[in-house]
Formats: sequence, structure tokens, C-alpha cells
Amino acid sequence: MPQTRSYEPPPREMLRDVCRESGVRLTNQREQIWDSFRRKRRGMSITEAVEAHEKRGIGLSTVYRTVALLEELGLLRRIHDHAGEHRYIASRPGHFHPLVCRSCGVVVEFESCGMGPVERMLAAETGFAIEGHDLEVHGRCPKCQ
Amino acid sequence: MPQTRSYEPPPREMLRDVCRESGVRLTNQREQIWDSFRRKRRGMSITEAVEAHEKRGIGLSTVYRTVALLEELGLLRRIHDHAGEHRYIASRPGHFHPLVCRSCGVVVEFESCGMGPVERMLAAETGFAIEGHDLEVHGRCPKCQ
DNA sequence: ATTCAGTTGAAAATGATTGTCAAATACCCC
DNA sequence: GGGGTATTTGACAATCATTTTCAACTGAAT
Repeated sequence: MPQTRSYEPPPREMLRDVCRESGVRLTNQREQIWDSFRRKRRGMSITEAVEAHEKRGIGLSTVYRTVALLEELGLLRRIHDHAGEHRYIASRPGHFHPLVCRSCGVVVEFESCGMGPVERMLAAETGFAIEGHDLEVHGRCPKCQ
Repeated sequence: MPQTRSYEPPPREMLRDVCRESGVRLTNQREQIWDSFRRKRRGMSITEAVEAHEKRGIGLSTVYRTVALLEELGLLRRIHDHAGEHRYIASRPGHFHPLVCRSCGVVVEFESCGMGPVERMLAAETGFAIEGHDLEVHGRCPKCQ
């Protein structure tokens, strides 16, 4: 049996701290919206988030604006789902990559991607100055196999 | 001076062959559309492709349908541009990854991404059965530095 | 040349995203 | 703790992107 590591959502207070630091206001709506992403290990598409919040009286444009803001702040990470759909998961600022289950959509983040040597080789072969990369790994989580 | 490798678009006849093989018809519109992608080393967004073709009398829905078809056939590859825009480049079926210039958008494809060991480690750590990955590298091409 | 399933283009229908503005509210200052 | 102000919000409209529909057309097999 392989060892499994579960995805820990970032702590609740992080929103408060990041808002302070970057001078944006901490509103009720922003807390609710980030919370709902934190609670879903598979994240949500914007459309799902809009649906989930209009019940609670949070307007559609607020959801759009908030998702964009949280992404800029590094608190949401965008995932290009296997089906081509865009989803967002609660995350923390920094260099992480998503490992996504193709069946249930659950996401585990990982940090070390081993791209250093590959990037050096690419730089040498193509003359590009490498500035970064996007990486996403897909598979089946233990439950879905 | 580092060695540079330029991106060679796939050969024109490839569309013909792939269509034969997969039993879809080779139409004038499909040839024109794929050709226009082949000619642009930075690829095009769907919107750009629609614009480029309505001049020539190719309908908007045909462009949408054709891009989707060519992507399925492996003749177009979708790129998630640094700005979040979706672009498509002419490609050939198989395991390739794009190296994209953040300034001019030119794309070079590469094959060996060194993900094997990383995927094995992830499988061991998380219990996922790994099925694939999406990788995209960003930087500045020699001309844009 | 004939045939016919697959493909196309125009237009409408749908769906997603962005803009506008008056009302509401977080948070700084006292 | 309350008041003032710049930010944020929600309703609605406007815009933009994508999909559907269907009659006419066309590639390619015979």
C-alpha cells in the first residue's frame, strides 16, 4: 500500500493576513467566497461558484471580481481541467503544482517538479531565457482507481 | 552564443494523411484553416482565426468546429498563454510540450520533459495512478531578450 | 455522372464575462 | 465607540464568445 498524503487547505487566517499586507479590504463576501473554495478539495469553476453564492445573496459580479482578486493575491490557483474546464482551488502563494484526479477532480498540490535541469537544457538548445513554467499532472486518486 | 533550434511546422500533407486514416473528409476549409495555423509560428486564438477567415468567406462556426476537430486529431495543440488567453499552434500528433516566448509569442516544441521520475515519486507519495501531464515553459526567445 | 452521408454558412439562441452606478460598508482617525 | 471617506457591492444592462439549427452544398465512393 503506497503512502498517501492528503491535501491540506491553507489556513483560514491567511486571507486576513494577505489582505492586510496588500492593502485590500477584508469583506464578508471575500471571506465567504474564499472559504467555500477552501472547503472543496476539487475546487470550483467560476460558474459553480456563482451558483453557490447567489443562494446566499452574493452577486455574480462580486464572485467574478473576487476570484480574479484572489488569484492575483496567490490565494486561488487556476487549474486547466482535463475536460478543458477552468477550475480554481484555494492555495497559498508560492511555487506549487496541482495533481488532479480525472475522475472525482480532487487536487493535491506538490512542490518539487524537477524542472531545473530541463530548463537549463532547453535554454542551451533554443537560446530562450527561461522564466517559468506551468505544470499539471493528471491521474486517478486512490479512491477512484 | 547558445545553439538555437527553430520550430518546424508539420508538413502540409499531414492533414491529408490524418484525415484519410481517421475517416474524416478533407475539405477546402479544413485545408485553409490548418494552413493558416501552420504559417503562424505564434499560433492564433480562436477569435483571431475567426477574423482571419471571415475575410475569405469561411464561416465562424466552421472555424470553431474545425479547430475542435484538428485538436482531436492532434494537429493543433492548445496553449495557455501567459496572459491567460488560449491559443492554438499547428503540431503533429504525439508527446510534445510548448516553449512559449512571453514577448512575441513564438512557440518551439520539445519532447523530453524529464517527468518520468517525478511521476513515479508522486505516485508513491500520494497513491495516485498517474496518467499524464500538461507542461508549458515560458521565457524570452533570442530575438526578444 | 450519380448518390448520399458528412460538411458548411447564416442566423438565432444561448452562455459567459464585463461595465455602470447608486447604495452599502470596511477601516482609518479621532 | 461614532463619523467620514474611499472601496466594494449588487442589480441590471451591455458586450462578447460559443453552440445550435437547418437548408444548401460538396467530397469521395461507386
